Amino acid sequence: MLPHKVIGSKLHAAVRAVLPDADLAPVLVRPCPDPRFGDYQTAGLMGLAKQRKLNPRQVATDVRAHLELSELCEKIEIAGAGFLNFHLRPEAVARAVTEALTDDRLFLEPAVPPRTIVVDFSSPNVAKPMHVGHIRSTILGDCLARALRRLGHRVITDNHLGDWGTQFGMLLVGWKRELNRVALQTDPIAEMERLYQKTSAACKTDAAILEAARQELVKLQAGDAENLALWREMIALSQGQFDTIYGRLGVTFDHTLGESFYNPQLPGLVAELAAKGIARESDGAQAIFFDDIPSLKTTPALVRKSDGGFNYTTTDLATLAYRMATWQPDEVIYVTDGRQQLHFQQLFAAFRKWQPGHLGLKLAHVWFGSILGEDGKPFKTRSGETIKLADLLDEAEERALRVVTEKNPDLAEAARREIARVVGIGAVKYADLLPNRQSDYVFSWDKMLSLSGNTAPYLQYAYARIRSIFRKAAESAGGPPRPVPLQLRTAEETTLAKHLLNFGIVLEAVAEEYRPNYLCNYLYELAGHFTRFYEHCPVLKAAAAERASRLALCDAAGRVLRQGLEVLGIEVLEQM
RNA sequence: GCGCCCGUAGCUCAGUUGGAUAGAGCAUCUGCCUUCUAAGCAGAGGGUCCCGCGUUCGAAUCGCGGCGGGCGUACCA
Repeated sequence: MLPHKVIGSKLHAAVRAVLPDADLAPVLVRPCPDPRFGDYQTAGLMGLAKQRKLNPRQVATDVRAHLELSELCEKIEIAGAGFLNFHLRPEAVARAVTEALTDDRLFLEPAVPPRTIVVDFSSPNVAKPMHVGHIRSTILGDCLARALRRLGHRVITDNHLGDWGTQFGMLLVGWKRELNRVALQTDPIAEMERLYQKTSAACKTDAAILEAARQELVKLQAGDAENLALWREMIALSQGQFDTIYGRLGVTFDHTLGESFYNPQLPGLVAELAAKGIARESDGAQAIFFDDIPSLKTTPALVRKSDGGFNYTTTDLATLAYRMATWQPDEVIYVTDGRQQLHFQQLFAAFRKWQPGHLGLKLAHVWFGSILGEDGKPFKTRSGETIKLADLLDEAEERALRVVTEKNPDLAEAARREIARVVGIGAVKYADLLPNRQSDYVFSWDKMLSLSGNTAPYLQYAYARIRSIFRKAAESAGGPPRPVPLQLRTAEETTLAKHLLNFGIVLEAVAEEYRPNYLCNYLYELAGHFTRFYEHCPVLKAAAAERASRLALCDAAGRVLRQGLEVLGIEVLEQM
């Protein structure tokens, strides 16, 4: 068991002995904010003392008297207003690292019990290019799914494509009147986008075109064979684009059930809501009112428009019901931008009214801020167009290739291109995951690709240096490294080893709060601790026992770096 | 009008149940490559955490009131 887990369980037992009726939930063991205080601390005893009007330092003293941790800790201090600070024995740290290397758990303990979690993210629109607006949902959602999986949960990812809606009326008009077959073969998305934009513009000035679009839409919705076939072709062409982009990003989905999948259920769903008195007629539409929820009182949700069409609340309700019936999840996570907060409040409230039985179900809207240009306005190209994701990834790789070529001109071109791919894509992802997700962030090519500071390449570089040591170790007379008990002789080794112990704590926090930036910062610190160790502690030139110990430490650091980056969806390289 | 979010170093941003002397990157300045990859390391300077009041042993964090900005607010998603 990991040291902080042992400390936690013994601490709880000690608190129970001192204050039998105390709530143990706030008595948490956390890494100390400053190593001078110790390795782990709890601030929770002060809260307990406060509730009971006891002297907090006295409570800490009493609790400490019930703690038997001499194997793990060299001392347990009472500090400040009533902190309990735990100082690990170096042997205990060394033992924990060695143990972590002998199995695959690697400083993690699997979640008990594992939960079933649906993650809904990315959700691009058919017949349109994926653009920067999709990047955060895609990268963040993929990362959260990876983190939850790594912790042992059963994760189901579902890409809720925008494959239905009024835009298809215009697309069908454009397709039938002006389709350029050659252009469609060369770049289907660009051609469909052109058709849409041209027809959309024409609709604004020409009532006949607008009417034509309306009629094509009605035909499609009525199941007209020709329009359905064209619509399916548009989806297939779009899916090709999605596959290409997801392939480049290393993002996968278990299911791709777009909005259209739920169409057949919508009329019955609205009828049921109306029959149960959950929805009622209002200005010709069917609306759900939330009179019992103060924050939603003035904002009803429409489930059917006055023209008979359905809204995304309707589709999302059907989608959620399907997910509950199909997978019985404990939790459903939606990763979208913050502007949809009201929608998800309404959706969750409406679903609880409609299907009140799912008591343990957790519904989470994991929202994120906007990507801004350097002028502080929504991120666009100079000419004011949205930036296509494919172009963005191309440019990232091109810029990375220039840097690789400059740093490492002797490598073969194929090798440089592969490094540039991993570095470029990694840089884009890391730039998106590093800021607090709720902040708007300013997109900067230079910063993202500067390849210095707190960036993906810094982490990848640290990993490549570790791998380089192992290549050299295999060549040298010492032979291949074997796991050995660690000897932590220097401050750099001890700091690095202690940092490794906290990988699981950080991953749990990422999953708990849906914040990958915690992991980014942890890995950045890890890379820093490793690099300082690397600068100060020779590995291959050390004497036999120390060499073996340091190799084992490198191995542990490398594995945590690789697995941590894997959770972020970022690849590593053997050589940079 | 109402609701949500934001305001922290010159710039861009972190800041885990309220917790100890508020951190990082960039930029600026000073050192370090005959030694496992210098895409690196060591060090320096830089703060009215928007303002005020309050709660608390303790507030960047919680409450109230301002100021400034972003977004949302019934038939788009």
